[in-house]
Amino acid sequence: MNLSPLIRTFVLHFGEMGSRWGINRTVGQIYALIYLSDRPLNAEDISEALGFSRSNVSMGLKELDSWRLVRLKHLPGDRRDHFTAPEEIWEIVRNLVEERRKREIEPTLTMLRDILLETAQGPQEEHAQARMREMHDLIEMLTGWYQDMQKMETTRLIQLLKLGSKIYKLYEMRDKLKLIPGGKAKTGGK
Amino acid sequence: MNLSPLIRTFVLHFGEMGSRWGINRTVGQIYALIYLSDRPLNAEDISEALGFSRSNVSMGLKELDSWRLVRLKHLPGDRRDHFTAPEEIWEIVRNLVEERRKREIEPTLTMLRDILLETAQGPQEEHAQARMREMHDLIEMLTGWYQDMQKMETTRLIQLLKLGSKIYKLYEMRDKLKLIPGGKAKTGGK
DNA sequence: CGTATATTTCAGGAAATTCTGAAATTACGA
DNA sequence: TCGTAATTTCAGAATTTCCTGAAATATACG
Repeated sequence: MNLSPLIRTFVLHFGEMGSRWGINRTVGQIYALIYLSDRPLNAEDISEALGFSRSNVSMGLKELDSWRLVRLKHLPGDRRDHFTAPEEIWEIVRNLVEERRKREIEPTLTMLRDILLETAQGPQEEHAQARMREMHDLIEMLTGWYQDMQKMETTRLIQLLKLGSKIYKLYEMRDKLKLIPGGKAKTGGK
Repeated sequence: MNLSPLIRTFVLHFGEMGSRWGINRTVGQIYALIYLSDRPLNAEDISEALGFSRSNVSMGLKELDSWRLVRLKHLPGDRRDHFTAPEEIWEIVRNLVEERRKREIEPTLTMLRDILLETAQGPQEEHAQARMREMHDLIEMLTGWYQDMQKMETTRLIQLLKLGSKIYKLYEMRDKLKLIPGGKAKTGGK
């Protein structure tokens, strides 16, 4: 791996982290390299820089593409595929979270809903179902919130994030003021 | 695996999901079983219910304990260790996120900070460093927000989540009203 | 078309991880 | 302190995942 120490450290760390998040080391490293690069990279570049076989890089890129983490680009006068990561880091976050939601959260919700339709046989199953309902409702609340946030402009999102829990002070005002421009905010049940 | 179909489905799904999140299948299943159970389980119960070796269960429980996902309990007149999952699902979420932060996010921030102290050699490294700074700042913003939320009472947290992006309407009022009970909310750069 | 170049597929080997059973250790009560 | 039951450790087997090179396929250009 013939990279400057700075870049190498990041790439290796990212590979390590990837494997803790269910992404394999190679794919993590490929992504890290593309993310840092100041120009689009082709498979040959990557294969050479990281010392992986050309076919491994190909599979890795395919996976990254399926996660919408890289973007295919064609340079004029060069017929090889070149890859970049989105410029805007928030776009990366949004894509990543969205893909995970689709692949992991949604199937889980479906499974939970299906089970909750069944009739419990005895007290054991009743308890189990109650626990599953808790989990279902929690996930639904979190994804509902997330999807609401996903709709917002990035700049607004950032403002809210920076405000943090101070937002709660504003929320407390609501009852005192009894007026919200644009409509009433529901606080009751889901 | 001698479990009712309801429970079995959940346990298997959870094992599968676990492995996509860097937790191994066995550990995921053990956790799922404990989570659903209406009574504390000992290692023997688990080993029998899931068909894993006793030692495998022991290792799994140890890992779950290190994640603070299970709680050791002693039943009177029984010297075996019994395990439960926290009653309150929000406690589970909080523990899990907190552990991941400590194990994965903090080391990443440290690595990024270290690299950002180095002096870039040439334009390639400059670009790479700029990218790393973006990532560093993003992660810091998100964890800052998260830690702020972590401090809040669960009931308040839920209220905020349910409000979703409607909170933004309240935020917009701020400027119009020019008063926030309890202090001024900072909006400027971090 | 034909050719050269780029990409993908995939079977099988390599590597990493998970799991087990036996042995060691620990914990507790008598 | 001893005996028993529970738990943990750990070397190696089993399994899974990953990676490679060779072959097949695709693509652009003349």
